[in-house]
Amino acid sequence: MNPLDATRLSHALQVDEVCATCGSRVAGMCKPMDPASLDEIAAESERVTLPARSIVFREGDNASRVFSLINGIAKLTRLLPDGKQQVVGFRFPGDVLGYTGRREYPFDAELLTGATLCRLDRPKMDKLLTRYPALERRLLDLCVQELTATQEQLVTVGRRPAEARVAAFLVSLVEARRRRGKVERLLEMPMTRADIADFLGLTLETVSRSFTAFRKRGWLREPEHQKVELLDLAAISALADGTNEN
Amino acid sequence: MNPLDATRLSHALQVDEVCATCGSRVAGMCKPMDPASLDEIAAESERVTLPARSIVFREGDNASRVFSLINGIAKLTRLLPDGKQQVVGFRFPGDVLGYTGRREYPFDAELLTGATLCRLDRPKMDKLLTRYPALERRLLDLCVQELTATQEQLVTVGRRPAEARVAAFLVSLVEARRRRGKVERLLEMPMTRADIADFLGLTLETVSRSFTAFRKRGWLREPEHQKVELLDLAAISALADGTNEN
DNA sequence: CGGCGTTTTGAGTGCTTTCAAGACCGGTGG
DNA sequence: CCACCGGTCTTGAAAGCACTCAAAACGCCG
Repeated sequence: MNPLDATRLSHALQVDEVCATCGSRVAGMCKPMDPASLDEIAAESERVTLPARSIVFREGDNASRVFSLINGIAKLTRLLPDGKQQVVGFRFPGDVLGYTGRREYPFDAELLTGATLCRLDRPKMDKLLTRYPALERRLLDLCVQELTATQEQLVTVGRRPAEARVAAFLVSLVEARRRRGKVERLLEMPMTRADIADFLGLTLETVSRSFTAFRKRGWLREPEHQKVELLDLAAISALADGTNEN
Repeated sequence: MNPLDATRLSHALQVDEVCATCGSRVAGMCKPMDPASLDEIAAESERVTLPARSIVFREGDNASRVFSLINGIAKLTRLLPDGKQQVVGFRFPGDVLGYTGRREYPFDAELLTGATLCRLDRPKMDKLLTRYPALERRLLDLCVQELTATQEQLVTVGRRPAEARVAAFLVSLVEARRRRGKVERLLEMPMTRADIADFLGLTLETVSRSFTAFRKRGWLREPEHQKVELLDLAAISALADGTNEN
């Protein structure tokens, strides 16, 4: 089976599994909705499938749509005047993209993998929020969660040495996977060293050196492209927390 | 008029001005509410006044209350295992403190100045949110705004050199003041060098050196304790953006 | 097989930190 | 009223960690 077929197959399974009505089985935006409401939401929304590296929207675009990521992984980035970029977060299945109080999106959203998304026009979204208080509450909860995660990231970037940041990133991957109820030993990691560096406020060389160091210590393996296996999560967590000796 | 009297006077004015019913004239949580609803909210909430350096709540405390800052300035901090702290944000009049999806507060909230707050029990808060959709929407908007601000801060901490971070901090002070509709030349800045350093992911010495440099360039003055006057906001903004020559 | 993007590794530089000491300021008690 | 004290701020010198620049190895895709 070549990679393309594998992708198509897993994609088909995902669609059958979660999104006939926008995701009744995932932990996404629509989690608390009953079947009847889901039907209405499904009627208002469109499902779109995009290949890896697609731009979902760009910083400064009119924020006229809201997306719910059904499957696939996205990165959110802000561009600085000097050309450097900062990754403000990665998004996983179940996460909402592009809901903002502003008229324009405050960051780019780019797919790291092929992905399926639910797309809603902003006015329709606002109507739905008014009509279904549970939906609005859910969105508020997701927003608060995201805020807490971003604050956590601020601590990581602001106060931890390079290797601890990389360790924290790996731990966050594990947690994102656990939230989605998966338990495979092999983690999907479609981000490049540069992506990770831009997330952690480091250079790609420093990230590479950290991975090399972890590998030499027997903490992890990368048996195939864009996959990691964490062999000593305890050690990695300890380094991330700064709970190591020294 | 001595400084103490000035403080008392402005404090009295603030209370008269904004909080008979929890803040009809401020840009706070209750901004979109009509007078009748405000009465009910006021009935459910208590107003408390606390001196500078009070702890409003601590990381790990049961998140049983939500606060709205009426006047005064607070800092939110997370403590790391190694004893260092990261300031995740400062809060100004109109901001909400302690609304979280978790059972426990994810950070400490400490007052930098004397302050007046609206205090609401969490169950009452939840009832109000259900009863007044406009209130819930407002909270969602505030949350999204905060999220965007925190992402902005992530860019600052992750990708900018020391002086640019300090410059960005000063710009954010100006913007916080503008949101509150004030236009005084003299900014209130009750945070110490250490607070600023913990916010920007720097050491207090580096922050001090940056202030000294700005002073020498004629960009700012500190005519009295805990006050700054920005003499060349354009230059400061340019440095913050990285829009300077070099 | 060749080309291109990603990753790795090395060497040297530099910015920020660390460590240290002194100055400043406000509050307090003699 | 003034001296003292603690906390904050400033300044200097040295060290260290991550960055920059550079080149080679790797792996994927056409």
